[in-house]
Amino acid sequence: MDTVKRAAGKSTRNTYECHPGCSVEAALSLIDGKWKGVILYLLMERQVLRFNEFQKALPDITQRVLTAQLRSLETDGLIERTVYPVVPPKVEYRLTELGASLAPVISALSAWGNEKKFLWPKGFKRDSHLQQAG
Amino acid sequence: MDTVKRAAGKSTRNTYECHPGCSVEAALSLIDGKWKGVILYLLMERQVLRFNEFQKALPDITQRVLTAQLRSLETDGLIERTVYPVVPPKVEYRLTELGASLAPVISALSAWGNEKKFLWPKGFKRDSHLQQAG
DNA sequence: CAGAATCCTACGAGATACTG
DNA sequence: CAGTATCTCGTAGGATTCTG
Repeated sequence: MDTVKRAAGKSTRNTYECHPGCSVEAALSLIDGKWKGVILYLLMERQVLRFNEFQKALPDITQRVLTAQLRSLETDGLIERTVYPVVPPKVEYRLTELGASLAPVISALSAWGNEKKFLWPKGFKRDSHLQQAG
Repeated sequence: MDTVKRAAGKSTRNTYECHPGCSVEAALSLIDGKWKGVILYLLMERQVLRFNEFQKALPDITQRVLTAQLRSLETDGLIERTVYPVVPPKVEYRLTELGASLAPVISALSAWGNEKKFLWPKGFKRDSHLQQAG
Protein backbone atom coordinates (compact mmCIF):
# COMPACT_ATOMS: atom_id res chain seq x y z
CA MET A 1 0.00 0.00 0.00
CA ASP A 2 1.14 3.47 -0.75
CA THR A 3 -0.87 5.09 1.94
CA VAL A 4 0.30 6.53 5.17
CA LYS A 5 -1.66 5.94 8.32
CA ARG A 6 -1.09 7.34 11.70
CA ALA A 7 -1.86 5.21 14.67
CA ALA A 8 -3.80 6.64 17.53
CA GLY A 9 -1.49 8.48 19.85
CA LYS A 10 -2.05 9.39 23.42
CA SER A 11 -5.57 10.32 24.24
CA THR A 12 -6.46 13.91 24.85
CA ARG A 13 -8.66 12.67 27.64
CA ASN A 14 -7.22 11.90 31.01
CA THR A 15 -7.17 13.00 34.62
CA TYR A 16 -10.45 11.34 35.48
CA GLU A 17 -11.45 10.98 39.05
CA CYS A 18 -13.96 8.19 38.93
CA HIS A 19 -17.48 8.39 40.26
CA PRO A 20 -20.75 6.59 39.70
CA GLY A 21 -21.57 6.98 36.08
CA CYS A 22 -18.03 7.75 35.09
CA SER A 23 -18.44 5.33 32.21
CA VAL A 24 -21.00 7.78 30.90
CA GLU A 25 -18.55 10.58 31.31
CA ALA A 26 -15.78 8.63 29.65
CA ALA A 27 -17.90 7.87 26.63
CA LEU A 28 -19.30 11.37 26.49
CA SER A 29 -15.87 12.91 26.68
CA LEU A 30 -15.01 11.28 23.39
CA ILE A 31 -17.92 12.71 21.48
CA ASP A 32 -18.33 16.08 23.08
CA GLY A 33 -17.55 19.29 21.35
CA LYS A 34 -19.88 20.89 18.93
CA TRP A 35 -19.09 18.75 15.92
CA LYS A 36 -17.66 15.38 16.91
CA GLY A 37 -20.99 13.67 17.16
CA VAL A 38 -21.96 14.92 13.75
CA ILE A 39 -18.65 13.92 12.23
CA LEU A 40 -19.11 10.40 13.52
CA TYR A 41 -22.66 10.41 12.29
CA LEU A 42 -21.54 11.38 8.81
CA LEU A 43 -18.90 8.67 8.77
CA MET A 44 -21.43 6.10 9.87
CA GLU A 45 -23.70 7.10 7.03
CA ARG A 46 -21.13 7.47 4.31
CA GLN A 47 -18.28 5.20 5.43
CA VAL A 48 -15.52 7.38 4.04
CA LEU A 49 -15.17 11.12 3.62
CA ARG A 50 -12.48 13.43 2.47
CA PHE A 51 -11.64 16.68 4.15
CA ASN A 52 -13.53 18.87 1.77
CA GLU A 53 -16.52 16.56 1.88
CA PHE A 54 -16.80 17.32 5.55
CA GLN A 55 -16.63 20.97 4.70
CA LYS A 56 -19.43 20.64 2.20
CA ALA A 57 -21.55 18.65 4.61
CA LEU A 58 -20.88 21.06 7.44
CA PRO A 59 -20.96 24.48 5.87
CA ASP A 60 -20.57 26.26 9.17
CA ILE A 61 -17.42 24.64 10.43
CA THR A 62 -14.11 26.33 9.81
CA GLN A 63 -11.09 24.51 8.52
CA ARG A 64 -9.20 25.02 11.69
CA VAL A 65 -11.96 23.62 13.84
CA LEU A 66 -12.67 20.74 11.50
CA THR A 67 -9.01 19.82 11.55
CA ALA A 68 -8.92 19.98 15.31
CA GLN A 69 -12.00 17.82 15.72
CA LEU A 70 -10.72 15.24 13.27
CA ARG A 71 -7.36 15.15 15.00
CA SER A 72 -9.01 14.69 18.33
CA LEU A 73 -11.17 11.85 17.08
CA GLU A 74 -8.13 10.29 15.48
CA THR A 75 -6.09 10.63 18.65
CA ASP A 76 -8.86 8.99 20.60
CA GLY A 77 -8.84 6.12 18.16
CA LEU A 78 -12.33 6.62 16.81
CA ILE A 79 -11.43 7.51 13.25
CA GLU A 80 -8.62 6.65 10.91
CA ARG A 81 -6.86 9.06 8.62
CA THR A 82 -5.38 7.79 5.41
CA VAL A 83 -3.07 10.01 3.39
CA TYR A 84 -2.54 9.12 -0.23
CA PRO A 85 0.83 10.51 -1.28
CA VAL A 86 -0.40 12.00 -4.51
CA VAL A 87 -0.69 15.49 -5.79
CA PRO A 88 -3.03 17.10 -5.20
CA PRO A 89 -3.23 15.65 -1.71
CA LYS A 90 -5.89 13.11 -0.96
CA VAL A 91 -6.88 12.27 2.57
CA GLU A 92 -9.64 9.94 3.58
CA TYR A 93 -11.29 9.57 6.92
CA ARG A 94 -13.16 6.54 8.05
CA LEU A 95 -14.26 4.97 11.30
CA THR A 96 -12.02 2.61 13.15
CA GLU A 97 -13.57 -0.49 14.65
CA LEU A 98 -13.76 1.37 17.91
CA GLY A 99 -15.44 4.32 16.27
CA ALA A 100 -17.90 2.05 14.54
CA SER A 101 -18.76 0.53 17.88
CA LEU A 102 -20.19 3.88 18.86
CA ALA A 103 -22.99 3.39 16.37
CA PRO A 104 -25.58 2.53 19.04
CA VAL A 105 -24.75 5.72 20.88
CA ILE A 106 -24.89 7.93 17.82
CA SER A 107 -28.06 6.38 16.55
CA ALA A 108 -29.65 6.75 19.96
CA LEU A 109 -28.72 10.42 19.86
CA SER A 110 -30.01 10.80 16.36
CA ALA A 111 -33.23 8.97 17.11
CA TRP A 112 -33.86 11.06 20.18
CA GLY A 113 -33.03 14.25 18.37
CA ASN A 114 -35.43 13.44 15.61
CA GLU A 115 -38.18 12.32 17.90
CA LYS A 116 -37.93 15.45 19.99
CA LYS A 117 -37.56 17.72 17.02
CA PHE A 118 -40.69 19.60 17.96
CA LEU A 119 -38.98 21.11 20.94
CA TRP A 120 -35.76 22.16 19.36
CA PRO A 121 -34.72 25.73 19.94
CA LYS A 122 -36.20 28.34 17.71
CA GLY A 123 -33.53 28.70 15.03
CA PHE A 124 -33.45 24.99 14.40
CA LYS A 125 -34.76 24.31 10.95
CA ARG A 126 -34.74 20.71 9.90
CA ASP A 127 -32.22 19.84 7.25
CA SER A 128 -32.31 22.97 5.24
CA HIS A 129 -29.22 23.65 3.18
CA LEU A 130 -28.39 19.97 3.52
CA GLN A 131 -25.48 19.23 1.30
CA GLN A 132 -24.88 15.79 -0.05
CA ALA A 133 -21.69 15.04 -1.89
CA GLY A 134 -22.09 13.61 -5.35
CA MET B 1 -48.89 21.41 47.37
CA ASP B 2 -46.39 23.43 49.31
CA THR B 3 -43.63 23.10 46.82
CA VAL B 4 -42.38 25.58 44.34
CA LYS B 5 -41.49 24.48 40.87
CA ARG B 6 -39.99 26.46 38.12
CA ALA B 7 -41.02 25.74 34.60
CA ALA B 8 -38.43 25.41 31.91
CA GLY B 9 -37.46 28.78 30.57
CA LYS B 10 -35.84 29.60 27.29
CA SER B 11 -33.28 27.10 26.17
CA THR B 12 -29.64 27.96 26.40
CA ARG B 13 -29.26 26.27 23.07
CA ASN B 14 -30.01 28.09 19.87
CA THR B 15 -28.50 29.54 16.73
CA TYR B 16 -28.27 26.23 14.94
CA GLU B 17 -27.50 26.14 11.29
CA CYS B 18 -28.82 22.79 10.23
CA HIS B 19 -26.80 20.17 8.47
CA PRO B 20 -26.97 16.42 8.01
CA GLY B 21 -26.86 14.91 11.44
CA CYS B 22 -27.99 18.06 13.14
CA SER B 23 -30.40 15.95 15.15
CA VAL B 24 -27.31 14.39 16.65
CA GLU B 25 -25.94 17.78 17.40
CA ALA B 26 -29.20 18.95 18.89
CA ALA B 27 -29.40 15.98 21.21
CA LEU B 28 -25.74 16.18 22.06
CA SER B 29 -25.95 19.86 22.86
CA LEU B 30 -28.32 19.04 25.69
CA ILE B 31 -26.03 16.58 27.40
CA ASP B 32 -22.64 18.05 26.68
CA GLY B 33 -20.48 19.57 29.32
CA LYS B 34 -18.40 17.53 31.63
CA TRP B 35 -21.12 16.54 34.06
CA LYS B 36 -24.55 16.64 32.50
CA GLY B 37 -24.48 13.10 31.26
CA VAL B 38 -23.47 11.85 34.66
CA ILE B 39 -26.12 13.92 36.39
CA LEU B 40 -28.77 12.42 34.17
CA TYR B 41 -27.32 9.00 34.75
CA LEU B 42 -27.54 9.44 38.49
CA LEU B 43 -31.11 10.63 38.28
CA MET B 44 -32.04 7.65 36.14
CA GLU B 45 -30.57 5.32 38.73
CA ARG B 46 -31.86 6.98 41.83
CA GLN B 47 -34.97 8.85 40.66
CA VAL B 48 -34.57 11.78 42.99
CA LEU B 49 -31.53 13.50 44.43
CA ARG B 50 -30.91 16.50 46.58
CA PHE B 51 -28.18 19.01 45.97
CA ASN B 52 -25.77 17.62 48.48
CA GLU B 53 -26.41 14.10 47.28
CA PHE B 54 -25.05 15.15 43.94
CA GLN B 55 -22.06 16.58 45.71
CA LYS B 56 -21.47 13.34 47.55
CA ALA B 57 -21.84 11.31 44.39
CA LEU B 58 -19.61 13.64 42.42
CA PRO B 59 -16.82 14.56 44.78
CA ASP B 60 -14.93 16.54 42.17
CA ILE B 61 -17.62 18.93 41.07
CA THR B 62 -17.77 22.35 42.67
CA GLN B 63 -20.94 23.90 43.95
CA ARG B 64 -20.89 26.58 41.36
CA VAL B 65 -20.51 24.18 38.48
CA LEU B 66 -23.04 21.76 39.86
CA THR B 67 -25.53 24.57 40.18
CA ALA B 68 -24.82 25.72 36.66
CA GLN B 69 -25.25 22.26 35.19
CA LEU B 70 -28.45 21.65 37.07
CA ARG B 71 -29.81 25.01 35.96
CA SER B 72 -28.93 24.28 32.39
CA LEU B 73 -30.61 20.90 32.48
CA GLU B 74 -33.61 22.47 34.11
CA THR B 75 -33.77 25.24 31.53
CA ASP B 76 -33.61 22.68 28.77
CA GLY B 77 -36.51 20.86 30.34
CA LEU B 78 -34.68 17.66 31.19
CA ILE B 79 -34.89 17.87 34.95
CA GLU B 80 -37.29 19.32 37.43
CA ARG B 81 -36.35 21.25 40.51
CA THR B 82 -38.64 21.15 43.50
CA VAL B 83 -38.10 23.52 46.39
CA TYR B 84 -39.69 22.69 49.70
CA PRO B 85 -40.20 25.90 51.63
CA VAL B 86 -38.81 24.58 54.87
CA VAL B 87 -35.83 25.42 56.96
CA PRO B 88 -33.24 24.19 56.40
CA PRO B 89 -33.88 24.34 52.69
CA LYS B 90 -34.74 21.17 50.85
CA VAL B 91 -34.49 20.92 47.11
CA GLU B 92 -35.11 17.84 45.08
CA TYR B 93 -34.14 17.14 41.54
CA ARG B 94 -35.74 14.56 39.34
CA LEU B 95 -36.09 13.83 35.67
CA THR B 96 -38.88 15.30 33.65
CA GLU B 97 -40.62 13.08 31.16
CA LEU B 98 -38.39 14.56 28.52
CA GLY B 99 -35.30 13.87 30.57
CA ALA B 100 -36.43 10.32 31.19
CA SER B 101 -36.83 9.85 27.48
CA LEU B 102 -33.08 10.24 27.19
CA ALA B 103 -32.63 6.94 28.97
CA PRO B 104 -31.73 5.04 25.78
CA VAL B 105 -29.04 7.57 25.01
CA ILE B 106 -27.56 7.54 28.48
CA SER B 107 -27.64 3.80 28.76
CA ALA B 108 -26.02 3.50 25.34
CA LEU B 109 -23.29 5.79 26.58
CA SER B 110 -22.93 3.87 29.79
CA ALA B 111 -22.89 0.51 28.05
CA TRP B 112 -20.28 1.66 25.59
CA GLY B 113 -18.19 3.23 28.30
CA ASN B 114 -18.23 0.04 30.30
CA GLU B 115 -17.58 -2.21 27.38
CA LYS B 116 -14.61 -0.16 26.27
CA LYS B 117 -13.29 0.30 29.73
CA PHE B 118 -10.08 -1.42 28.85
CA LEU B 119 -9.03 1.47 26.71
CA TRP B 120 -9.87 4.30 29.00
CA PRO B 121 -7.14 6.82 29.56
CA LYS B 122 -4.55 5.94 32.15
CA GLY B 123 -5.92 7.72 35.21
CA PHE B 124 -9.29 6.12 34.80
CA LYS B 125 -9.90 3.74 37.65
CA ARG B 126 -13.20 1.98 37.68
CA ASP B 127 -15.56 3.11 40.35
CA SER B 128 -13.13 3.72 43.10
CA HIS B 129 -14.29 6.13 45.76
CA LEU B 130 -17.83 5.49 44.59
CA GLN B 131 -20.18 7.17 46.95
CA GLN B 132 -23.67 5.90 47.46
CA ALA B 133 -26.10 7.83 49.60
CA GLY B 134 -27.69 5.90 52.38
C1' DC C 1 -28.82 22.92 53.14
C1' DA C 2 -28.48 24.93 48.92
C1' DG C 3 -27.08 28.01 46.96
C1' DA C 4 -25.23 33.21 45.30
C1' DA C 5 -21.22 36.41 44.34
C1' DT C 6 -16.85 37.16 42.77
C1' DC C 7 -12.72 36.12 40.50
C1' DC C 8 -9.86 33.51 37.41
C1' DT C 9 -8.00 30.45 33.73
C1' DA C 10 -7.98 27.18 29.99
C1' DC C 11 -9.72 25.97 25.93
C1' DG C 12 -13.35 25.33 22.38
C1' DA C 13 -14.37 27.65 18.55
C1' DG C 14 -14.51 31.28 14.94
C1' DA C 15 -12.14 34.63 11.39
C1' DT C 16 -8.58 35.37 8.31
C1' DA C 17 -4.39 34.66 5.77
C1' DC C 18 -1.01 31.69 3.91
C1' DT C 19 1.13 27.03 1.82
C1' DG C 20 3.29 22.17 0.19
C1' DC D 1 -6.71 19.62 -1.67
C1' DA D 2 -5.87 19.67 2.85
C1' DG D 3 -4.25 21.61 5.59
C1' DT D 4 -1.00 25.22 9.00
C1' DA D 5 -0.32 29.80 11.45
C1' DT D 6 -2.08 33.65 14.13
C1' DC D 7 -5.31 36.21 16.42
C1' DT D 8 -9.37 36.77 18.98
C1' DC D 9 -13.33 35.92 22.01
C1' DG D 10 -16.85 33.68 24.78
C1' DT D 11 -17.67 30.54 28.02
C1' DA D 12 -17.34 26.15 30.49
C1' DG D 13 -15.45 25.02 34.45
C1' DG D 14 -12.81 25.73 38.81
C1' DA D 15 -11.42 28.07 43.63
C1' DT D 16 -12.93 30.75 47.33
C1' DT D 17 -15.87 33.34 50.20
C1' DC D 18 -20.34 34.55 51.92
C1' DT D 19 -25.59 33.82 53.18
C1' DG D 20 -31.09 33.17 53.77
